[in-house]
Amino acid sequence: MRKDRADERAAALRLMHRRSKAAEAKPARTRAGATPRLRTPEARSEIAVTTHESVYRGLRNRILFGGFLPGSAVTLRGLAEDMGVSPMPIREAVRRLIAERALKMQDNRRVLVPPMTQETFEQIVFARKTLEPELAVRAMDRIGPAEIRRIVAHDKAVDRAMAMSDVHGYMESNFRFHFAIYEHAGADTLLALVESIWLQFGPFMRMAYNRWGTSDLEDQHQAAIAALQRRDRKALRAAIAADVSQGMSFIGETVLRRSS
Amino acid sequence: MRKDRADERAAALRLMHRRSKAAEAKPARTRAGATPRLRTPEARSEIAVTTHESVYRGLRNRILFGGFLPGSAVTLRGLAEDMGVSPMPIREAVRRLIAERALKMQDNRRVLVPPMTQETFEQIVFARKTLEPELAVRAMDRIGPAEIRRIVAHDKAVDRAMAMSDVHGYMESNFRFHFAIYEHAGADTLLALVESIWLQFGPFMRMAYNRWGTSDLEDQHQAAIAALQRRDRKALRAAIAADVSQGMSFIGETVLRRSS
DNA sequence: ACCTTTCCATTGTGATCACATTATTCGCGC
DNA sequence: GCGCGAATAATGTGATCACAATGGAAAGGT
Repeated sequence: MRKDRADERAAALRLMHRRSKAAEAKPARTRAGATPRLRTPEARSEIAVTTHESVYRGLRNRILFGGFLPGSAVTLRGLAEDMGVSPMPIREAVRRLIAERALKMQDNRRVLVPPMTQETFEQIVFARKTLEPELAVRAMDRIGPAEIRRIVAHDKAVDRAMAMSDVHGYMESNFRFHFAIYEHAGADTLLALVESIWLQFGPFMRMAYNRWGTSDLEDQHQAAIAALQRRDRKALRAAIAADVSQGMSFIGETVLRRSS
Repeated sequence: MRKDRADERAAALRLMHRRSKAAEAKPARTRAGATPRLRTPEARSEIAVTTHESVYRGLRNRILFGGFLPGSAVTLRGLAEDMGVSPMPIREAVRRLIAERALKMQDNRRVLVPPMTQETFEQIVFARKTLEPELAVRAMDRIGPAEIRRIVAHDKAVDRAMAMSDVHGYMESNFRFHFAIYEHAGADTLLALVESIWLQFGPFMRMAYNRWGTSDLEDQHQAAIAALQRRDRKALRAAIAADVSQGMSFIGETVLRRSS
């Protein structure tokens, strides 16, 4: 009941790291320290990223697209083994995600994916309905045909994933659809708030879709796309608000138990 | 032009730390590792905090109450010396503050207090006017006479600080006044968003008040207190919105140059 | 004087170890 | 079998070292 985690995961990970201190006399070791400039074999060539950064992105996506169950525990050393890096960059990535409220550290100092409560969920809905239509409207003026084409592509990917009941694919494409719009608002400060919000309901969203599948979700994205093309502010605002409302009430009703 | 920082500060810091490896044979050293459970002399007694946590709070307050200039650089080792701790907990605190957008890491990997731009400022105003009245209204039902008394006390402290042109005191009391209201909303998720926002304009706010003093600021807090006592939602919402509007437009007009 | 080049100090990052604390497991008595 | 205590494993935290990259100053050439 404890070993399973270590066992089944140990097999799947890239094992380019050496944990045991056995191999001590190795002469030509990279010899620790500094940034080895990307560890994944498929060298991303140009842009140099810190290990911490790529770990952060990995965890972030996993949270955002439902790779973690709400309430599940997370340990520094465990993640380090899973991702084939030392605990150090994990610490920084986790600290960062805790600050963004994607993870939570309890008084035990144990880290976990925060479980959802009715109150938190309600606040998330409020924040989304307040901020996201605003971001969309601000983005409208800076969205041309090229951007619309990309947005539509994400929406198509959403439909495809829904048809295949691919929950992860749905969540990823849905995220990309929304943020392909928002990112053009030129409003980094507001965007950061919304990203933090999405990180908080990602794992929870996955629970809902796991339970019911994604197929009976109406696609509210069409209205938003049409509004973008018509440059109709009011309609865009309404479309985004409706999408948020519908999606969130579906999730909320599916997973949250009556508790009042 | 470089030494001054180290020099004048080195004098003022608690020097309970030993940097040089000279004193090596010291026998009864605390011997590194783990959490020494609070280092400040004035032992906060009970609750055990990590070093990282107290460092975080220190930096946070310094940012929030205008202890840093926008655009000023910050280094891990420098802060470590200033605060008399090893670079390690600084790293975590800084990483956390970067995630909260209180600090910024540029591509250089240099850390600085982010300078303000017109665009960012406008977004901050929007977020404040959207979120803070909401928080206040949500808090109203849970605020009784005892809480009001504390809120009034903070407001009195604001007046006192203004009378004395004590900028830091004004900023601290003003912060405490607002959050003494908001914290009763029972809306941690929204509260976190607002806290991040305040962290972002703290240093900038200080610039404005440094330049003009605080005395010609009308006190909009009275209306909010009155609304709380009357339990008048609409009035409270309006009062908070007015306070934000007035304060922020004063700051904005004082510091931001016309650039369009 | 001014621009380039070389050198050195400084900075953030990662690895590794030590430690206190907390969780889990094991063994003993009943 | 079942609770309860001791022993053991696991976890986050802090310190320290090593390293690559960057910045800035000194040195050199024109």
